[in-house]
Amino acid sequence: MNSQPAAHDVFLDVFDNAPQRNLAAGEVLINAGAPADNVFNILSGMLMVSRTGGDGRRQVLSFLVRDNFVGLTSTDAYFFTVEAVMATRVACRSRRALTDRLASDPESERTFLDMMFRVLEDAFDLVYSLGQRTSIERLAVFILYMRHWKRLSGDIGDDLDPVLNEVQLPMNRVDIADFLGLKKETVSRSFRQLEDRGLVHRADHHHVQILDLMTLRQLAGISDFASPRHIKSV
Amino acid sequence: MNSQPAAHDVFLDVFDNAPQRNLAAGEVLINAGAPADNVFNILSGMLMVSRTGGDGRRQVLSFLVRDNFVGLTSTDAYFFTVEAVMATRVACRSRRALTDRLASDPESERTFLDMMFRVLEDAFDLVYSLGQRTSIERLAVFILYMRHWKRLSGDIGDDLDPVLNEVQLPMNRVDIADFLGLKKETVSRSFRQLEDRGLVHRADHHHVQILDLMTLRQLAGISDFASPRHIKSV
DNA sequence: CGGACCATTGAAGCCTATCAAGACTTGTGG
DNA sequence: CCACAAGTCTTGATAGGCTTCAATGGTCCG
Repeated sequence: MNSQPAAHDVFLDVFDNAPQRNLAAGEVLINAGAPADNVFNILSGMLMVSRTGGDGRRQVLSFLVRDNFVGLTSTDAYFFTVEAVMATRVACRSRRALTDRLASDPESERTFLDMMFRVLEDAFDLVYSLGQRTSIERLAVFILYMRHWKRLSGDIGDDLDPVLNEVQLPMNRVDIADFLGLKKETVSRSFRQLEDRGLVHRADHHHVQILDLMTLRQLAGISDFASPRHIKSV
Repeated sequence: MNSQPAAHDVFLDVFDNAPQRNLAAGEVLINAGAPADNVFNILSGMLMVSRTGGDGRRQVLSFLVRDNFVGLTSTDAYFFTVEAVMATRVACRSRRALTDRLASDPESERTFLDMMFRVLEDAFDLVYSLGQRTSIERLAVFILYMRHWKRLSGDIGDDLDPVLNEVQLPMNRVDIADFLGLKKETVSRSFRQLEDRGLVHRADHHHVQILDLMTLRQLAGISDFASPRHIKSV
């Protein structure tokens, strides 16, 4: 099974020859509330999309990697914050440039719509996790989620390729916790449980090795993520 | 402030003269896993979209009312179940009929895309609730959510119109619990807390009266829902 | 009027959060 | 290269919130 033809070509080429920007780890790309004038495409690195309540509680909505897309909203202001998890390079275009492109090219608009559906399905996956799964199950899903991305970004066809068992987690524990609706201490303890059960091994804070994929998937309650997804947006 | 021009006209007219179907309370419209051949538009009543895990845990993804839209996915099979919460009437069209319509009419496609963004933002609202809010806060948000819909469906301009304080909850406690990521007993107890604090009054199982809107909103952490939303889809 | 279903309430237990301390990693400067 | 300092992660003890289990009460419908 090989990866689907890159939807890349169909509308992401608005970003060809676009101005680029380099972000350092922790640097903010989009502030919630700012006018939604620009859209971005990730060339390398990782971005984190989050929403923070008036009292400071923060929910991470998604982590985005290469070829993913950020910035569109239905309103004129961003309702989320986007910051770099690690050193990241993005391409920048005005919102108008993208909407004009979509308006003038029906095929690209359809592709874009397809992408939106996959993003929505991802959001519902997260809803299911937060509403129904326990802390250790959420972490298992998260690790498999990261593994899945590695597979896509590396264009690795074989689902069981051993290199996929070396998973990188560039974000810190608080970021993971805020994504999974937990506290950092609970994330640590859940990692420990996964280790004690022999499912994973923590090489260091940012590298996890999957030791028992089958059981991990069983715990997560998923065989694998639905379909290859190269592109994502918020 | 009056309601925005009904997006209705722009693409929902695919459902004009479409065959209709009446659903009794509890009747299933879409089974998860079935081929995604049809799309539906709600004419009256209320539908509930949910996803159930292999072990039986169920997460309600959304409740849908009049003029909302159900059935599109990025894959060829529905990944959710849709059933009627109360007696409901829907209009039915083939998936093709809708996609053809969108393909042939750029304006309708753009409107559709806008709707998708609002749906996605709603999904992120739910993510925030499930990840960060306590049980009583989630219930407060939910009640305000239902109030908001009443306002939209009744085309009530004044945000403080007293009739809006009589909120109907057609679904049962388990449905609410599965939507909010709680158990039915916790929903009951949270209702009680809201009553004890003098924020709401339970007339019966399906009717709630808001007594202190300002404090309820403060508890929910929202002034109001972002923008008028007539249409929604899954 | 009786039965079934749904909702509420109570008591006890479990999971996650909170508070607090210690270990490790990373980066800096001597 | 080592020592130190800052930040992050982990671990432990305790507390709190939600769930589970169980029983009562209420409502709708036959």
